Formats: sequence, structure tokens, C-alpha cells
Amino acid sequence: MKPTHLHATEDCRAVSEVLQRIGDKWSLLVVRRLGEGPTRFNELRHGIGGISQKMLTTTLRSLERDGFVTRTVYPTIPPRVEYELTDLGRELLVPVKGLAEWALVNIGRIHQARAAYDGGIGAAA
Amino acid sequence: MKPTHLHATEDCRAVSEVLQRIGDKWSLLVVRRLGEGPTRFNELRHGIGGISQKMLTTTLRSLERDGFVTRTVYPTIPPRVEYELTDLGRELLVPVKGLAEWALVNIGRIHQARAAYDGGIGAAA
DNA sequence: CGGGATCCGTTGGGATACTG
DNA sequence: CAGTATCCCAACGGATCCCG
Repeated sequence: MKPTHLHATEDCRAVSEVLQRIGDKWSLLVVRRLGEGPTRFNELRHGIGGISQKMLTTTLRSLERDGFVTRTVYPTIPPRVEYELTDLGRELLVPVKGLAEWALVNIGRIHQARAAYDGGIGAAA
Repeated sequence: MKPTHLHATEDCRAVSEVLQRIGDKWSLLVVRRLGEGPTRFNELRHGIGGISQKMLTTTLRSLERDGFVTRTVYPTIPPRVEYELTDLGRELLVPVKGLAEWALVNIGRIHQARAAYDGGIGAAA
């Protein structure tokens, strides 16, 4: 399969769909953290920092629904729930890391462009 | 620079920031279309399809602000405005294409997982 | 401990009307 | 043609309370 073209609009919709899925506020942070191994709920919560319980639950449910993570409940007292990446989740990390490297290298350029743009707006007034 | 670790939380925030930026509903579609060459406003509008005028303007302004596209106004009657990718914008397309390929290959798996999850919910009731 | 339910402010995004 | 301005609704996301 040669991706020589991959220019069709429908294709791009699929990409856009995936991007919006993992491009929300927390998914990527959660996936990255889970990349280090199985993790419990509050472990995730504190490991990420700044995420509310509701959003962590929502994010995990979505990731589970899309087959990126598994949820394992140990019916002990108190309950213990562990989240872990599936194969799909781990595979996702590969292209994401490519984008991650790019982002790290170029985030400065983006911020510069942004500052220049905002400054230009002010100067124009 | 060996990206051996790239595991710091701050790093991931940068990635998350870029991802949310291009992960919105239209940015990627616009960038992809602009990858084919300089394009006028309504040309983009019809070429993408489904995007409102407001969102196209908003998306283009954001992309311009972040240095991904340039906006060129030809002061003719009627006015003619062309949008074009910057070097930064073209470079962005590289890692994005990696993710794009992954998405195209695996979107089916995601949809399957989703259907299975939703079905399981219903069956559990 | 790991959530579910609810309330509420913020943001995203579409439709429409108007302008240079 | 290429926007801007406005309205309005839906989704996102945080805070809080409650429950097994």
C-alpha cells in the first residue's frame, strides 16, 4: 500500500477524527502516562496533575471505548482499578511520538510567530 | 538531540498544545488543502465542504497567527485573498502524514472497538 | 478508592445578516 | 469576493456532592 496520494477528503476526515479524539485536553497526557505501565485511577490523577476526577473518568472511558486502554477491576475492599494500554494504544504512541518530536522542536517557532502576530496587531492600531 | 526519553510532563504539554491546535474541527483539512498550493478564500470553502464562513475565517486566522499560513491580499475589485502554507506549515505536514497513515490503517480498529464497547453496554443491560 | 450525578461557566461552532 | 458582527445552541470541562 503506497500512501503516495492520501489526498482524498474522506481520508483526511478519518485523520481529523483521530486527531480530535486524541487532541482533546487530556487524552494524550493519559496515554503517555499509561505508556509507563498499568496505572491506578488516583495514581493517574496525581501523576498528571490538574485533571479533575470527572475528566479523568470521561477521558478513560473514551479511550477504553476506542480500544486504546483496558480497564481492570479488582473487587477488593477498597476497590482497585487499573488502566493499561492495549496494543492499539501502544501502536498509537509511535506516530504520536513523531509528532511529539516535531512539536518539541518547533513549539518555539509557533510561539514566536504568535508573539509577532499579536505584536503586529497592537502596532497596527 | 536524541529523543530517547521525551517523557517529561512539560514536554507532553507542548505536544498536547500543538495537538489541540491542529486537532480542532477544521485546521487539518485547511492545511491539507493548502498543501496543494496557494488557494483563495471561497476556493477553500468549496474545496473543503461543510465548513461555515465563520469557521474558515477563524481557522485561517489561527493558522496565520501560529505561523502556519500566510495571507496575501490583492487590493483589486473585487478583492482577492490568497492563503499559502509557510515553511513551518509544510514541515508540519510531514509528521502529520505519519499520523495520517496510522489513522487510515487503524480507523477501522477504532470503529470496531467502539461498536463492541457500545454493544457490550447494551447487552449488559 | 473509584467513580456517578448534577450544576454551571466557558468555549466551539453553525446560521444569518450586513459591509467594503 | 472576503470578510465582520450577532445570535444561539451544544459540547467541553471544572466543582461539588453522593454512593458502593
